[in-house]
Amino acid sequence: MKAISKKHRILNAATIVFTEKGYHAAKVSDVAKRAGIGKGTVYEYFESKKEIFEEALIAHFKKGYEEMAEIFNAPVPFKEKLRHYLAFKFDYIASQSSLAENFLAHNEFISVRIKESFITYMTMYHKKLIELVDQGIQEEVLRKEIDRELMAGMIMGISGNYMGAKVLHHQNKTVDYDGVIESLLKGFGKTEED
Amino acid sequence: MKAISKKHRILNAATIVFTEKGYHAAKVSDVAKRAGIGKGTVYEYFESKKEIFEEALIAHFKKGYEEMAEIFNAPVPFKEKLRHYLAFKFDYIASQSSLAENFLAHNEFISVRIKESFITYMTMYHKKLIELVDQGIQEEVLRKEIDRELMAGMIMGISGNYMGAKVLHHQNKTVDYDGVIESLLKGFGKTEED
Amino acid sequence: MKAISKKHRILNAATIVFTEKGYHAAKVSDVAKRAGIGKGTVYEYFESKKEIFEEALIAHFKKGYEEMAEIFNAPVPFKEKLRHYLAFKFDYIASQSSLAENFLAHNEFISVRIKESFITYMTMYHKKLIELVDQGIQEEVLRKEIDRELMAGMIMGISGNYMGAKVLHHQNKTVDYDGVIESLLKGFGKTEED
Amino acid sequence: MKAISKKHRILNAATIVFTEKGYHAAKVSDVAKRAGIGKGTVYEYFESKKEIFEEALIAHFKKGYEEMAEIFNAPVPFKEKLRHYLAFKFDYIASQSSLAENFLAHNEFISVRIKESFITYMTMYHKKLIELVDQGIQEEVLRKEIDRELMAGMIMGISGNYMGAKVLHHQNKTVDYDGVIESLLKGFGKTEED
DNA sequence: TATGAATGAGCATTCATTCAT
DNA sequence: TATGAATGAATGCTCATTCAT
Repeated sequence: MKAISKKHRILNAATIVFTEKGYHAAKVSDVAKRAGIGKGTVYEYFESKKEIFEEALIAHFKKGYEEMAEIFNAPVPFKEKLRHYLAFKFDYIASQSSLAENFLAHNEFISVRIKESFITYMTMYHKKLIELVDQGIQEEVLRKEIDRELMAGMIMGISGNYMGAKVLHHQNKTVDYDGVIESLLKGFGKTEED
Repeated sequence: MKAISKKHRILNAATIVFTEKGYHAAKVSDVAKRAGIGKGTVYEYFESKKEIFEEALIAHFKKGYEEMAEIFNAPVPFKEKLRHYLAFKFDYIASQSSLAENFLAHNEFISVRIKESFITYMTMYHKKLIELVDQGIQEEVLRKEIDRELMAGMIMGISGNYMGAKVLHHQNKTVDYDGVIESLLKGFGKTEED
Repeated sequence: MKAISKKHRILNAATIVFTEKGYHAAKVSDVAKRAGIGKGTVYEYFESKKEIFEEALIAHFKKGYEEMAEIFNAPVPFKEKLRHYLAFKFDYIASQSSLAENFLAHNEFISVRIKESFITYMTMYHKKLIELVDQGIQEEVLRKEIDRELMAGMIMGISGNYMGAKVLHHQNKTVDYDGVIESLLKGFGKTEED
Repeated sequence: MKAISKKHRILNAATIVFTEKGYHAAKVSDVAKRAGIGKGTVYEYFESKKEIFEEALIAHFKKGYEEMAEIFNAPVPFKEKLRHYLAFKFDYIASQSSLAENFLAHNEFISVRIKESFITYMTMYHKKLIELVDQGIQEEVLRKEIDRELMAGMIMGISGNYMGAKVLHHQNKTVDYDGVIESLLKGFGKTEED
């Protein structure tokens, strides 16, 4: 338990430091200092700086997924669940997306193992979204003939709109989650009765 | 004009090299070699590596914006224009988003001037999307009472879904642009007549 | 006796490890592992890595000298004794000279105490060779007017020809000890009767 | 010519520093300082510290061989040539053998290319010694039925007696070259006429 | 006495930047 | 204006040594 706790401390420190500075600008000694240990100690628990980064990434994916899964697994009606999810995702992106951005920016350098882990979590995440859509169909909020994959993709896209989020966030706008949900359900198009 | 052309050559080379390797892994000498000039010459046109990166970023934003603007400015009906845009954006993300990812990953390190430039382009881009929505309303394809900002945000989100794009791209899936457009117009929700 | 035995175990382990890897490449933890004890325990018996090396060297000198002395002290005629010695020395060099080479290579770094020890053993060794020559004279195999020092030096040189030994060893040549002895006795020169 | 001269300067500096301190204790910055250049400049001419060491070794072998070859190639009678050689070799060992000792001590770490170079020079050197013996036979100073290889090996051994040399050198003894030669020719053994 | 987790001094190497030509 | 040889600051990693248990 001692070792586990120290490894965790390093990983937590690494997540902070990498998020603040990015991979290259972050020094191993920064991570050590933040973890409150000596530089050499870091190397008792990790082989290399790269390994620290990769394990921090995996932990980050895992944590993000688990938090999301908690929302998805709650016994809550479709619309409310969708609103919870959008709110969570938006906050998540606005506040702590840097580590994942680092992952994307250092694409070529990341090991296959980590990429596979990333794909796995993304796939699980995508499956949860499909389940959400299915719940909507079951609850008869969504039409049953819709393209479930497409809707899942659109939800993912909207909720992951971090370019927009960053721009809007700067302007301290709040997001109208109910508006988003209504638009998703009703669409923006003019119908015959309009 | 000689100097301008050489500066451009350096910037083009830099865009390629930074996109391929990321900021830190890219060496100034790589950029010089790619531009077909001597390493020292680069410093006749730029103060530092960082400045090259930042100017390459601005040029990249500008080019991306201009290509997009061309689509938006074309005398084409709303739906077709939206389809053109989605196709363009999806390709763009799938193929050449690395430089922008680098920008995001090195957030803390980027100068204010560049951030402002980024915001400016994002704002112009957002305005173009609002114009697109307005066109849709004018053409009576969209309902006039919709939240224009919200729809613009949703289009931006869907089209910028690069997490999804990357995952899907690996699986070589094609995107059903018409399905996306129809869903945006009609929504996924069950109506009374259904 | 417990402590003595443990110190010996460390020294034996050190001799093996230093011989295999050389001083710098050998880690104290390697020595400890080889001795079957904990890393910290090594420091209960030795002040520093350097001290381990030096004591291992002295033990090595001592052991080498004692093995040689055994040959010299045996009640055996001159020629046979010389042959035994040459065979022993050649094997010794071919197989386990690395530690001594390390000693020579790290000349500046070795403490005076060890150098003096080395000189002492070399002097005792030289004395044994002089005694061997004297035995040869006594047995009337060697002429009594010869330069005893010179002959001792030549025997030492021939038997210590490890450059040659290494090169030849690679080619798996065997050494003609009797030929060497005969040549030492008779010389290579043409005499009037030839 | 500029580059060659600088590479040479580095190699000369390296030879001195490695000889004085041994491979591991010698810092690249020591070599640079000795060569009167910046640390980074060393890496313009060499890939790594190891490469510097290896090239310095090869140059050392080459120089040693060439100096020896000059003696062997001189138009001088056998005995005189042998005396020149012994004097040269003894001095060489007494004064500047450390680099070669380093080579032997770091045996496992040295690249195959260098080992092959070493073997090549040793073989050439051995051949020169055989030629010397042949010259002695031709001049009828040596008997023609002697084992040429054996005599070459003995000369190499005697002249390379650096253990003895070091010990003696400390005691500032001079070597009786003529005595060595006479002993080699006449032997130490008692003949019937004695 | 025995241990091994923790430590940080120390060094090889890289690469942005300078400047003499 | 163009160059690339020269530079040294910066950092990942190793391992001898310490010390709390």
